[in-house]
Amino acid sequence: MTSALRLARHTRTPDLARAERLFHALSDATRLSILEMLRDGERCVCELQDELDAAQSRLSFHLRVLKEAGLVADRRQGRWSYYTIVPGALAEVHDLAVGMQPRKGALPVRRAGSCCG
Amino acid sequence: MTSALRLARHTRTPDLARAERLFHALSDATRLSILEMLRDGERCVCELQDELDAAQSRLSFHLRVLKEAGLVADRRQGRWSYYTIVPGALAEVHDLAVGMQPRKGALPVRRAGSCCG
DNA sequence: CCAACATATCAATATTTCTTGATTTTCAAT
DNA sequence: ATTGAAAATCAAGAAATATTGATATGTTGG
Repeated sequence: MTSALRLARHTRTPDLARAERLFHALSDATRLSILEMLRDGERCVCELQDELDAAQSRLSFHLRVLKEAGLVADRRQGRWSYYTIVPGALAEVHDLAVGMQPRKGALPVRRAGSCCG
Repeated sequence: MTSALRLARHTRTPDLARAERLFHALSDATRLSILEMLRDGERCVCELQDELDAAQSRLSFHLRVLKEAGLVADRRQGRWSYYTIVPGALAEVHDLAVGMQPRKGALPVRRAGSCCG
């Protein structure tokens, strides 16, 4: 299981972009609330609307952000769209957090001497 | 070890705000690059400046975002400011990701019947 | 076919975040 | 004291995101 940031060594920009997108999708209260609701299983937009008391187009907007980040998936059934969490995307977030920890052997504090020329 | 989102049950807004702030701080390429550099140990602003080829005030701005999110700490020594990763904050991110996974017992797919009245 | 509904999309505006260049502050060396 | 370096802060503009209301698309039931 290769850490997301190890892989980034070769293909730098793509992974940075992926991390940016995931974290951005998670950086909003409405979207976090949506995810929290989805933890109990799939929900249609109208249910989210009711419970979160948010305008329909607003939810649609946020659901799209989540979907484009791969954090949720949707399933259309009749007139309803059901959204669910994509657990793998959260696992990615998890791995990113782990992969950002200081490397083993990193000195916590700089020994003497200046840094700049 | 109580999950960040369990705690959110009582003190809802605070934790949501915390998660928002952490994720927002991580949702930018410059800031992710800074963190990547800091994985090897502490760095002063001028080193980051050189390596990331970013204007000084730009770095200062992003470092402040990271610092206010608690992701980095700084230490002033003479004219230099040294920044380091705060591992605990990354652990929080990690815990948040885990705490967002679907609950055990959540139905992946809705059984028959409509959702809305 | 028609009416009502669920959701997506769009256009306009508001809000937030980022960038840049200038100024300020602090410190060290002379 | 004076000078110069490192970094923070500030103000203004640019860019990205979010919100709102209106309209479009596809669906069901009559």
